[in-house]
Amino acid sequence: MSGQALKGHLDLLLLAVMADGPKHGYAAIEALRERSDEVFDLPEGTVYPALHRLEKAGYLTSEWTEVQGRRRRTYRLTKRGTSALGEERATWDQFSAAVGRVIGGTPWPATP
Amino acid sequence: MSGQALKGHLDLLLLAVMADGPKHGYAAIEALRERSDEVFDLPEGTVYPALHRLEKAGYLTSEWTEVQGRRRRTYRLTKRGTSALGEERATWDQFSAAVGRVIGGTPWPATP
DNA sequence: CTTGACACCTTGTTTTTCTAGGTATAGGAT
DNA sequence: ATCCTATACCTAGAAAAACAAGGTGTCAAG
Repeated sequence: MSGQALKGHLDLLLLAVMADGPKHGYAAIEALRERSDEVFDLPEGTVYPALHRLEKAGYLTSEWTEVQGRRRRTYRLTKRGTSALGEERATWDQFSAAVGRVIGGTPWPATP
Repeated sequence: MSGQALKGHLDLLLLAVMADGPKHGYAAIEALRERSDEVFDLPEGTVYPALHRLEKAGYLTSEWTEVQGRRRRTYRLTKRGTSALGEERATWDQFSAAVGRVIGGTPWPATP
C-alpha cells in the first residue's frame, strides 16, 4: 500500500498520531509507518501539506525548534483538534462497519 | 454520511453488490443504501460514472433491457471483476486493520 | 395534468493525494 | 576532501475521485 490509496482518512491518522504526543512531520511519517506495521508509508509531499491544512483548520498548532542543527516544526493537537479526532473516529467506525456489512453480506441466509 | 466521504472505496462497494447478482445502476444505489443500513446514500452523479469506469476497466459488462417502458442498463460482474473484488477485499482488510492499529493505539500500556 | 418515483446521463468544481522536483544539515564511508 | 544517506523541511503541478447541479424521458397516482 506504499503507493496510492489513503483516500481521505489521512486527517484521522495524523490527528491520531499527534494525540499520542507532539511530533514533527517527519516523525509523524515514521510513527504512521510503525504503528501500521509498514502498511502506511506516506510520501512527504502528502503529509506536509496535510499538516498545513490541519493547522489552518485549527486542529494543530506548530512551533519551530532546533535540534542538533536541524530545524523542526513540531505540531501539537489543539482542543478543537482533539474533538475533531473524536468525531473522525466515530465517523470511521460507522464507515468501516458499513463497508463490512456491504462487502461481507451473506449471499444466502445461513442454513440453521 | 449522506454528504461526502466515500473516498476511493466505491469500486469495492459496487463490485460487492454486483457479486450478489446483476443489477442496474439505480438498483445498485438502493442495494448499497439497504445493505449499509442507510449509511451510504449515494448520489447518481457519483454512481453512474463509477459504473462506467468499472465497465471500461473490464470488471463489469452491461446490456440494455426494457422493463415496463423503462430502459435499464443492467450490469454484470465479469471474471476479471470477480478477481478484482477479491483483491479489493483483501486490500480493504489490510487497510482497515492498519487504520485500527493507528487510531486505536493504546497511549499507555494497559495496567495489568 | 401535475407530482413523484423510476432510470439514465454529463459538465464543471472541489478536494485529496501523489510525483517530482527543490533546499539544507549531520554523520559516516570512501 | 567528497560522497552518500538519513534527517527535515517545502512547493508546484498532475491526476483522480466524489459531488452538485443540471438535463432527458417514462410511468402511475392523484
